Amino acid sequence: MNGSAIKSDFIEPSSEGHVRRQRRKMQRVTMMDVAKRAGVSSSTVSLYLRRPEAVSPMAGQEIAQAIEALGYVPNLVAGGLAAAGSRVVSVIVPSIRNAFFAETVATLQTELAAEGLQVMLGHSEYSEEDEEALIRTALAWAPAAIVLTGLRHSKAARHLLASASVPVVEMWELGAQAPIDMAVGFCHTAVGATAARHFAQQGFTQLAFLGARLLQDSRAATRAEGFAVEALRLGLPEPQILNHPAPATAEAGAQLLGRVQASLPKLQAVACSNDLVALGVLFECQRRGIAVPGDLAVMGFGDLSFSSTSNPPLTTIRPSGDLIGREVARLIKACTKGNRPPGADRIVDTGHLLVERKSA
Amino acid sequence: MNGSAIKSDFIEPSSEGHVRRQRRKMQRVTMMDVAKRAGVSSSTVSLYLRRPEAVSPMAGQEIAQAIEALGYVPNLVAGGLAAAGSRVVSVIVPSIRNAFFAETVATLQTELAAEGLQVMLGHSEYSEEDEEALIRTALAWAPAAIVLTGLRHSKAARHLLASASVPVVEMWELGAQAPIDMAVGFCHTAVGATAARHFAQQGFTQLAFLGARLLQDSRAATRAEGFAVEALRLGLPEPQILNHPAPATAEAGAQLLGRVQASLPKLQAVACSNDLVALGVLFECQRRGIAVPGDLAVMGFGDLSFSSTSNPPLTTIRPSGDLIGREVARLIKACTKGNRPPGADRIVDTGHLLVERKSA
DNA sequence: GTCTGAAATCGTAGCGCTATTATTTTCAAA
DNA sequence: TTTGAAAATAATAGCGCTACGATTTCAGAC
Repeated sequence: MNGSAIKSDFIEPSSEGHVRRQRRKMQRVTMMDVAKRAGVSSSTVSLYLRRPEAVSPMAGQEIAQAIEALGYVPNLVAGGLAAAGSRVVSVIVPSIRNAFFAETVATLQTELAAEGLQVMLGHSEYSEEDEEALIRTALAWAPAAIVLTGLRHSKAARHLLASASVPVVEMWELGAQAPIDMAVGFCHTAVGATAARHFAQQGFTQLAFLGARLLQDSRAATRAEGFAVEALRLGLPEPQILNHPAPATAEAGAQLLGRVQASLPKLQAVACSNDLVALGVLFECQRRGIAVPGDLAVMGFGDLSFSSTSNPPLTTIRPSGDLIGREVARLIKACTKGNRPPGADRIVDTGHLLVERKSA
Repeated sequence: MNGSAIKSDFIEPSSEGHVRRQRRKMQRVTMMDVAKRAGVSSSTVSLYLRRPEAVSPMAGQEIAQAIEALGYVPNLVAGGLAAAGSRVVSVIVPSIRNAFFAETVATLQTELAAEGLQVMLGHSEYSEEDEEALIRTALAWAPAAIVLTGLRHSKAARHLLASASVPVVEMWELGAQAPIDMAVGFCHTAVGATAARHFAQQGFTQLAFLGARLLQDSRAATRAEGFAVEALRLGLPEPQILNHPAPATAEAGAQLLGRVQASLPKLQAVACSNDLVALGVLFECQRRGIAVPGDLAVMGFGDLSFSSTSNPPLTTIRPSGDLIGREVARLIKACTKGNRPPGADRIVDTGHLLVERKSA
């Protein structure tokens, strides 16, 4: 069309025939726009955003006004690239449907948000393979830290994490295995043992452990094992461990009680892998006219919100999911501020607490 | 200092005295490293990663091998900047501790992960102000979409969202108000009405609604209102609405039953804002020797996992949190693929379902 | 007046990748 | 062979920001 007409005032120096590239740019307001309007350079705007006290009050005010007027929202993607690291914390849990992890994630998110850190969430559905894929994606965001659940991960995942120099926190489990980097949690074997001892102290000898998804949920399996081992150590007959293949729900608990009643008529006490399972047991006992704790003592794990109100109120073990969240946040905040905790402080044992109520 | 001494073999064209800047670069493996090792240009690697079928099988194999050997993880931050948009979906819920939202977020996350989209999570704790701050941060990530809970947001938030050209999905609520962009959910007024009609059909006249945090949780408040309005419309006496200031738990339900029993001795039926509250009511009824549904009919909301197993099994209304998650994901996927649904399809009503069991 | 140092501000070079255009290679048809 | 189009690959210019060093400003000391 206008092949011959060339805009006269446009001289292209050292031209090699390059055409001005037309790139679909974001139509968003940039830092440069703010700078222009405030009558300063973009460096000053950037500085103001990161350390307002380093900019003169007058310039600061101009900039603040420009930001407000233009509705400027900084582009953290660009910032992350320039600063070689984003303000994202990747959190990978087995399932957010699980009230334990929901509690931890909620606390963690609140704590981290105060420091300007974002939580990116992933759930592995108890699959090591899925977890590895999630870790890979997480790493692609150059996160400030990665939070994983438990100490068991695929070999490739460990390798990936080790070679990336990112703070890693493993939570909700402490044990024989050394963490990749840092860990916040408690020993599940000890939890099982606490339950066993509590039953033993009350003179019960016929025990069972009712679990759900024990094959997938290695932490629940560890509690079951700790329970059985401690019972044996105390000279009791070996407790039977029952497993329900579906997720830990009240429904699973009710069914498990049915099964255990059929196979062990002399049963005196059951430890459950989860308060929801224990709740199901309580319901089923009511239906069958089994008195709790008279005929059967029932113990849960988790101290969920309903456990203090049930009939009878549930004796359970509290893992303090919120405390774990808080401690994980503390470690991450220390790392992002440059003072990585020394050796021993990189492992935090949040312990567990036996909450004695009426069911056992 | 070194004004006169110039390194002889270094000729700086059009020098203005610039010194070579030393910048702490990320020590991570870049696409360039992969390209070098595979003997191709970085463009080809980029192309291979996005459209493998566009590069020759031989080159593809070389690249794949190099990626494997070097343990290359693409930098999505850089990619997001270059492509002017990240593969992040920001999801903001009032509380992840709430089983409803946990269910939705979990489903959403699974669905979106299949498309290579990441979920970034935020929770507003039922505060419009916090939500606004979260939206601001979310926008800073140039997200592929933003998911909010409910239709009520601060004015500034609406403005922010409207001026950013990002797909926005509001979920868990449908009503008179038009959504900002898209919406997936159901009408809470209708839920309340369904509960009222169910009670009316059974001949109950003395009704009450037991809610928690009604001042913060506008959706629960809407259900309560819908319940009361429908009861009046059916010619029943106005139901009393009781509110508990703490979060919706079984404990709150138990306390509310105490209060309502004291003030309304002739009470026949209660609708609860949440299954957990209803569970607490059930527990308290057992303790007080109130037969359910004989002396008092109890209805919940949510159809949580324990509701089918309780004593008696809980009659409740199922909102289908997973369906909401699935539909939200569908809308977002359509948007990222460039085919934004037309007008009417941008609002999806997932409805609600009365689940009749034994408690009412 | 000049000098000095601290405070404030600015200019520039990337961060690692993608989009776009440019170039080379391939290969069937002429 | 030559040729032309299609396929494959390469070169280049940013994306919007931050880090770093350079430059300017402005008191107070001499």
